This record gives sequence, structure tokens and C-alpha cells, in this order.
Amino acid sequence: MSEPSDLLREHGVPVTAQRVAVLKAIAARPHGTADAIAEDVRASIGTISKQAVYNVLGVLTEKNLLRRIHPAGSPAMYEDRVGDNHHHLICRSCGTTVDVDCAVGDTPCLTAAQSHGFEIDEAEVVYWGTCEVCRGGKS
Amino acid sequence: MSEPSDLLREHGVPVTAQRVAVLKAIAARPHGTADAIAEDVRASIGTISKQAVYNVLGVLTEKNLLRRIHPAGSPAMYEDRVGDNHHHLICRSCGTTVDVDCAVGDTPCLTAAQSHGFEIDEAEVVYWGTCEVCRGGKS
DNA sequence: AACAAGTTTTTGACAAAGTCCAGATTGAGG
DNA sequence: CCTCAATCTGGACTTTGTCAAAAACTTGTT
Repeated sequence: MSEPSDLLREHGVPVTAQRVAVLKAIAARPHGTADAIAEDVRASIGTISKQAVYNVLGVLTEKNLLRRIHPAGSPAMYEDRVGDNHHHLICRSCGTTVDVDCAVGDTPCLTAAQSHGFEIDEAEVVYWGTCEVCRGGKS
Repeated sequence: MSEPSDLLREHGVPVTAQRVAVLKAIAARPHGTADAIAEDVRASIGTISKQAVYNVLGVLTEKNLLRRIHPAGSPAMYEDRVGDNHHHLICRSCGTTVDVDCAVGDTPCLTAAQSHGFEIDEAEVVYWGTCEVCRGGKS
């Protein structure tokens, strides 16, 4: 696994302290929100503006160094697990998010029954449920 | 297809002008946002408050008379196609949303490879792509 | 047909997530 | 070491949605 700074250079993205810090923060906290990431970055390099965070996240997402997850009812989250085909399982009650590989082969559900003239480039799958903790002692 | 007012009564929801109007608006404009629905309702019964719209949408979604779709980057949308298993195909560029039946059987992808102790109750699938119009003359 | 009781609706303030903009700062290459 | 373009800062602003209290309505009953 390459250093954040190398990774950035390889993708033609100028290296800045903010970008490196954001990458490190995401590596350390998968599925973090923009806000949480900003907090972490502040803890590591002292300060960063909200705008810079969104900026970095936007650029890196575009370069496919990050993946954005935006479930209903929560702010967007980011992860650095890119390139493989995995989806997410989210607890309706506490919002905990975990990665899951899909059940069927490598690119499950990637073929819609009707394409309606669209050129489909991604199938996003979100599983909703209740996690062990939130179910408590129940059945 | 039953009248909106009967539908409401059948589900134990008091019938109000606002609720009927919202149901009609959604029937006439599938995949409408809360705001668009409010507009339509105002055109039909004169006036409705933002709060009432959210209220109605919330109650009806809970009673499974409506389904809420909340794709990344747009406000929530509502549709009255409930009970069947279908997903959505959204254009990244213009936001057009169309229904698609899933490719595999009735409840595709409903089984995640690992459940991580969660009790999964829904699998939501969103296909992202570019619609015919936005692709323009391209290939 | 009218009444009581409990829901809904209205209105307006408020909150969260993100975007926009102008100016100061910084990184990269010469 | 220096210059230029790209990035970052800070703050105002927009959009989407929620909260709360008072007024209006539905429903079921008499």
C-alpha cells in the first residue's frame, strides 16, 4: 500500500497537507462523514476549512481514490475501499455501516431488466436492517 | 384502483383534503419531490403548508401507501408504486428517474453474503447512468 | 344534527449539509 | 530562489427538512 502522497502524485493531484491528512483520516475511519473527517484532520494538522474538506473529497472521489456513500437520512460518507465490488449494510436505528460483498458473483444486479435507453455505469446496493446491538435481547 | 379517500380510510388514516390532494399529485407525477408535490397540490386545492406535505408523506410512507426514494445528490422523491419489487435508474446528468424491474427473480440481491449479525429487511438498488437525451448524439 | 376528543394543519423559527465567492496562501517547476 | 496557477480560508447563503404551539378539522357518539 502506497503512501498517501505518492498516491496523489500518481493520479496527477497536487500534494497538499490537507489532502494527505484527509486521506489518512479516511483510512483510519472508514465510512466517516465529511464532518467527522474534518474533525479528525483538525486533530492531526490543527485546522482545515469545511470547504477544503469538501474540495478534497470531491476531487478524490472523481479520481476514484475514494467512494462516496450517501444513504437516505444521513450525510454522505466516504471510504477508501475502491475498485472492488462491495455494498453496504446500514442499521436503521443507529446508522452503523458495514461493508458486505454481494451474494451473487462479481457484479450482481448490474444488469437491469430494462435499460430504457440509459447507459448504466453503476449499480448501487444498500441493505437496510437492524444491527445486533440495536435489536438488543430480542429474538 | 380505489379512490384516494377510500384508500386512506382502509388504512385507518383520517381523510383530509391535503392527504387526498397529495395522493392525487403523486399518482399524476411519479418520482416527484416534496417540493414539486407541494406545488401540484397548491395548484389543485389552493394552498398547503410545507409541514403538512412532509407530514402526509411521512404517514403514508409509514403505512406503505407510498415509497420514498432518496438518491444521493437530490431531495427525496415519492412514488405510489408499492408492493411490487422494482428499483430505479437515475440519470447522473439530468436526474430523470425511471422504474426498472430487477433482473433476477422477485427479490434480487436480498441476501447479502455476510449479515454481520444484522437482520436485513430491505435491499435498495439504484442504477446510475446517462439517459438517451443527455448522451445526445454520442455513440 | 350537533358535540366532544383527539388528530391534523398552519405558521414561523430553527438545524444540518453543502455550495458560492473573493481574497490570502501554498505547491510545483524553472 | 521566484513566479504563477491551483488550493485553502472564512463567511455568507441555499436547500431540505424538523420542531413547537395554536387554530382547524375528522371521526364517532349521542
